[in-house]
Amino acid sequence: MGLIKTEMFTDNQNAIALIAKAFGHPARVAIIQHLFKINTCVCGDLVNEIGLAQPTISQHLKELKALGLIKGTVEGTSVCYCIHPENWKNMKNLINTFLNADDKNLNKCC
Amino acid sequence: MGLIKTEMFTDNQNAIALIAKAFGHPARVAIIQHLFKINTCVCGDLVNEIGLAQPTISQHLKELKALGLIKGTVEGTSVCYCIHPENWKNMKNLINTFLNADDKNLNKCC
DNA sequence: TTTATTAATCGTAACATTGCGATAAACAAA
DNA sequence: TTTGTTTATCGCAATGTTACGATTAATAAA
Repeated sequence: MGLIKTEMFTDNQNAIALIAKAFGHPARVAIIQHLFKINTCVCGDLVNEIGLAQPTISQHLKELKALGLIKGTVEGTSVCYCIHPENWKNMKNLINTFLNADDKNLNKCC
Repeated sequence: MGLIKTEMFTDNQNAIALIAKAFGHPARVAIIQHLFKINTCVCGDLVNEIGLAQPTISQHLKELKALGLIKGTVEGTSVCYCIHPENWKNMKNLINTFLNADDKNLNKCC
């Protein structure tokens, strides 16, 4: 086997899992954190910033882009990446709703 | 290759990635959601609730337990699972800090 | 003790992810 | 056009994940 049975779960559950998976690798966490720190677009220097090879970084960027969390604009020979504001906000809502489903009754437990 | 280069990243980045990975599968999302919905412990019926085989559910529970997000107490022949309140709160703080690193300057972008 | 019930573990096949060298593609500058 | 610079894609080896049948372990009930 080894393949996730997506059809058994709700769209909500699958969506949350997809987002979480994107954050499930420290390199992608580092990329996002750097994009926030730099405060504007990053043109190129992500490979120097994070210690992985250029094809590896490119692959991680591709995944984040495919999910819509970041966007890249071509700027000459280099590409500028930054957070996609609206999509990031929507993603945050989705995750927050999931994480805060408790609040009232977290201690009614064994 | 195929192995994550954990030593290249900060403890914070690795911790976030580990948590995210736990939520990176719809079955584990479903388990957590069901634990919240039921509002108390779940004794046994997780296998019926979610459509996967018993060993598969057991494996997912083990992962969530290893991270400290849930706890299980033996109750006769069955085991009762519920969210681990303190650890869940700490986890939420970690994730929220990561997700809200923006807020001011999300639109200063290309 | 024997039998049932429930959950964990083992073993393994199918599939996915990670990382990077090699290469290609796209563009700017000379 | 040629050369340099930067990013994307290909291909593949190493490792990780997922799912489940078979089995074991633990406890309860008969």
